[in-house]
Amino acid sequence: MGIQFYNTYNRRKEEFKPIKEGYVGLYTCGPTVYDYAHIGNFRAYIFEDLLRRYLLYRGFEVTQVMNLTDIDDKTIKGCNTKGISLAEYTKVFKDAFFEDLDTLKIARATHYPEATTHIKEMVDLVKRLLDKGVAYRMGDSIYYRITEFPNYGKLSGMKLEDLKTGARIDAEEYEKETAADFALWKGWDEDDGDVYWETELGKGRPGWHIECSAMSMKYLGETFDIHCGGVDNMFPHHENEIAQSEAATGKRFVNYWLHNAHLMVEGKKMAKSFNNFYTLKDLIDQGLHPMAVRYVLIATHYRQQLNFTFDGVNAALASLQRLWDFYTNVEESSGGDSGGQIGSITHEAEEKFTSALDDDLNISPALAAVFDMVKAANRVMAEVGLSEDDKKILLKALDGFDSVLAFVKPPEEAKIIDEEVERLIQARVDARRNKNFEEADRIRDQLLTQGIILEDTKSGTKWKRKVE
RNA sequence: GGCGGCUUAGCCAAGUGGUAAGGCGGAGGUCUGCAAAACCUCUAUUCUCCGGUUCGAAUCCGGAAGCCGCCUCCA
Repeated sequence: MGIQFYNTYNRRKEEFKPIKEGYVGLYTCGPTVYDYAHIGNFRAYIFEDLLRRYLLYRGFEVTQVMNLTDIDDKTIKGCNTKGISLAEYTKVFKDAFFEDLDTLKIARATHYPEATTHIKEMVDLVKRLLDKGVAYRMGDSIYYRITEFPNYGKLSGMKLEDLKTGARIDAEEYEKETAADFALWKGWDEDDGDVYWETELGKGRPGWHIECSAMSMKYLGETFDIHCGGVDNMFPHHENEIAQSEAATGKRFVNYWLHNAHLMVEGKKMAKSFNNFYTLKDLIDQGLHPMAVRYVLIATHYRQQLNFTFDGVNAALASLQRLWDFYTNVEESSGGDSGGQIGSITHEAEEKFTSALDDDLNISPALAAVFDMVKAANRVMAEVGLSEDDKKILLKALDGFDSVLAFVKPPEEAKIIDEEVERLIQARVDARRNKNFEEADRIRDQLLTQGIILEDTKSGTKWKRKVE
């Protein structure tokens, strides 16, 4: 059996069949750049990173598109409050976003289209909807008439009649034919200040939903394979994307909809008022290791609500340390021969890893497969050692897992060491040779305070950088 | 009010009808000058609770409690 995904659209797991064999078109809802992204946002991006990396691991070619929403109520309000241009205002958060992606080792998407540079595509799409009669003009704005779309509500399981209660009523609602109709184009008003475009549709700016339809179709075609986002985007955002896209093209918009659950922090909903609202930078500044954050965010299945705790991050770091120690121990091992054991151990791990992730990215059994391999191979190393072939096989398997998880290999900075530290290590080796253990222990303690951990092994003294 | 999800060991987390993966933490042991790493042994007679179906249920059905989410621009 091939890969299966839980498709929100049909509320069940389905075998994944790409439109074009061996190729996947993937659209992932990106950030609104009005503020620094928080760890809840990054849970979504890490899930999407896992998805993309796994598809590559399974041999697919992937085009991933992630939008940058740089025009909406919040960005307009932000730049006008600060009295700077929209571009100046959003640049700060765009730059920070990409820095954060690097920190978490989230691989770059193929395209990061910005809404402000795709106004023409959006205008064209709105015109198509006007031509088809599913959009209507009201004042200077243009709305989508949802009663024209028979499947409206299919994705989110909402019924049109149920949408009335609980909905906030905005002044503009009164202008619309139906309260649930949504804006495709918003006519300029004074609060927008200098933020507007003069287009065939008039002076104003695009509505929020239209950017994802216009930009996904531009880069991926009118029908594409996978669209991801957080559960909160199911309604109304993705519902509206489907309605406007399918009404315009007459074709199915997306084949597989994947939605990730939210996270909580220390058992509570993350909110500024609970004082548990964190950006990635907040956590790194508190000394949390980025890879431990990545581990925590990836280790809970994406459709399961995740409880982010500081204890969890510490536990994750200990798990990572085990993986990293294993990786270097394999690299440095020598002079043995498993007699083929390593081959079957890695083979079994790879099989389990793949069958787990094939099943809707079931991460827990996949991680268990990696740790089972570590344990089994450690045992072989302790008992009979590894041959050069064994090492190659193991390192190849680890690199394969790392291409998906990105935290299996030790961080590069762990390899850098300065001359003074090198001198101290040598001094300690000499002290031990002379049985001067007091001096040896003193040097070891001193290095530990500098974050260097020493291990005396059969093949000599090894060091590693302490992570915390 | 409408709709949906979750509840498994000290913590995190798999398991969706056949008798509880994995990680962290903890205890003991081997190795070591002592450590570290690694290895070995142990760490849930039981899956929020109450009923039911079944030869058999963490898994299916009904009910209760608790937590969480969506219901117009929040991943």
